[in-house]
Amino acid sequence: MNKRVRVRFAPSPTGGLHLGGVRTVLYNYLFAKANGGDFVLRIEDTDQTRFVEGAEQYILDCLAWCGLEPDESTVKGGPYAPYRQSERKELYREYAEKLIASGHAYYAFDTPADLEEMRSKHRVDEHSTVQYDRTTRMHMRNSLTLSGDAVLELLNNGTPYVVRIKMPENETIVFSDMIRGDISFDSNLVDDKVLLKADGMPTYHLAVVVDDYLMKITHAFRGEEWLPSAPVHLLLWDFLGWKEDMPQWAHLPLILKPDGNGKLSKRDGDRLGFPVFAMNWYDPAKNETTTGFREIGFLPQAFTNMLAMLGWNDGTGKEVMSMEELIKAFSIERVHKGGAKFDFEKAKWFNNQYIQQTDNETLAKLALPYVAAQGGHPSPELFLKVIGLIKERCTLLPDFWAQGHFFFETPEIKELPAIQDKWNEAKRSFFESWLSGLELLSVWTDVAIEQHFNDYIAQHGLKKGDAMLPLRIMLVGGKYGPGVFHIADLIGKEETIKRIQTALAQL
RNA sequence: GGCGCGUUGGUCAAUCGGUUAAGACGCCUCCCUUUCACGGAGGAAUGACGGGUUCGACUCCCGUACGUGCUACCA
Repeated sequence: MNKRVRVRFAPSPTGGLHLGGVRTVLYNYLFAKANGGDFVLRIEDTDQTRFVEGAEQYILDCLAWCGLEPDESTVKGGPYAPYRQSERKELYREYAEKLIASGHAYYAFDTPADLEEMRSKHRVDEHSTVQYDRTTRMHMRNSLTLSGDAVLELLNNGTPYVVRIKMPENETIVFSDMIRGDISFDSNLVDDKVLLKADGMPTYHLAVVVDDYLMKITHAFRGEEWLPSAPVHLLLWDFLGWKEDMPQWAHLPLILKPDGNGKLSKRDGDRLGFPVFAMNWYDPAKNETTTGFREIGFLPQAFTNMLAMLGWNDGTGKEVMSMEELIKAFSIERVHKGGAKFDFEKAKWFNNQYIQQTDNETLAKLALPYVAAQGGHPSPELFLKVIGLIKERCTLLPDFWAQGHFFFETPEIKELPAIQDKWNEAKRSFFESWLSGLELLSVWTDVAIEQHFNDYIAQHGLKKGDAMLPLRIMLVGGKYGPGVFHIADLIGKEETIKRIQTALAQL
C-alpha cells in the first residue's frame, strides 16, 4: 500500500527567512508536487524565549512571494490542525509520559546550577564537553537515581523537572538517508536529550517526532545541521512504537558563505553586500530592517530557480527552468552531499535571464515602483517602449531607472569633460546649425533624425564619429544607453533641442 | 577534544571503471555595435594528498589532510 506523500517545512518564528530555509521549502515543495502529495507548513514555536512577533506572518508572506504555497498551514488550516506547536503543547506530555512508563525516558530534577557543576567537575580538558549521558546520569537527581517515593514527592510539591530520553547502551543506530545513504551512530556517544522542558513545552526532538507522526509525514527533508540528532529521533520513533510509519529522511547540504568557509549568515550578506533573506525583515527588538532579495529587485521565479540549482541539477546542463519544469525534473537523490558556496553574481545572472523572458507589460508593473521612487513618472506608453529598449541591460529591477532615467527626466551631464576634451569651433558650428535645422524637421522618427544628422555632418565636412559621442552625452549624460537617435525619437523634438542647447551653453 | 558529514577549475557543476574530464557564472581576447549592453567566436582555469583493488581509476576500498555541522531545558 502506497501512502500519500506528505512533507513539511517546520521553521521557528525567530527572524528573517534565510536562503537555505527557502531552498528547504523549495525541495519539499517540488517533491510534494512531483508526487501528487501535500506540503505542510508547521510553526515550531516551542522556545518562548526566542519568539519574535511578526515572524510567522513574515514566513507566510515569503512563501507566498516565492510561489511556494503550503496546502496546510496555520492560516489555511487542514485536517491535522493546529499547525502551531505552542497550541499543541498539552499533546506532547502524554507521549513523554508514555516513554517514561516504558522505561525509555526519565524525570530529571537537576537545576541549571547542578548541570553546570556536573559539567565542570567531569571535564577532562578545555576542548571536551561533558554530556548528560550513561556516564553521568547516575550521579544526578533524576528518577533513575531517586526512589519512587522521592520522585513522587518532588513531582507533587511542584519541583521543576524535565523529561530526558534514556539513550540505550552499546547499540549502533543505523538509518538510510535519501541523499547520503546509510549513516550509523554509536548510541554510547549520544546524550540523554531533554524531551520535555521545565515550562512544559517539548523540545524540538520530541515535537518533531510526535507531529510528524500525527501529521502523517512520509518524507522529512531538513538541513544537514540536524544529522547529529537524528539518532535521537530514530529511537523515539522506535520507542513510541511507530517505526513502521517513520518518514524517509533526507538531510540537505548547507549553503556556505562565498569567501572563506562556513554557513552563510546574515552578517556575511551585510559584509559582502547582498541579501540573505528572501524579503525585507524588520526586527522589532533591534528596530532595524534587513534587506531581502525581493526588495533589491529579484523576480521570485529567478530567486527560486537560482536556489534550486544551488545543490541540485537534473544532469542535462539546463539551468533556467520554470517551476513546472523543476517539479517534473526534481529528484531528491540528485541533491548533492556537499555544501555549496553562494555566488551572488550567478544569482544576478538568473534574474537577468528572467527579465529577458518576461513580457514588457509585466516588467512595467514590476519596475514602476523603483522608477517612481526616483521621481520618474513616465506615461504607460513611453514606459513600455523604454522597457523594450533597455531590458537587455537590466539585471535587477532598479536598473530600469539606472539604465533609463534619461527618458523620464532631463539628465545631468555628468561626462561633459569627455566632450570638452575634443571640442572645437567646427563642432560647435555644426551643432548650432543642426539645431536650427532640427526645429524645422517635420517627421520625428529615429530614421529621419539620423538622416538629417548625416546630411548636416556632410555639409560641415565632419565625420559622423566626431559628433556621435557628444550628441549621446548631451542627451544621456553619459556613455551608455540605446541608440542615440532612438532616444531622441522617444524623448521628443522639444526635449532633444532643449538638451542640446543646455549642453552647448556649458561648453 | 568527541562524533557525524563532506572534498572535480575562482564559483555552481556533468561524469555513476575506459571521455581530448561537459556545461553555466565570473574573468580575458576578438567580432558585431561610431556609446553601453545584448549577441557571436575563441581563451585561461579542475579531480586535496598517500596507499591499495583493477588490464584500466575522478569514479571502488583504506589512511591522511582540509573543510563543515553538532556537542543547550535553541531550533
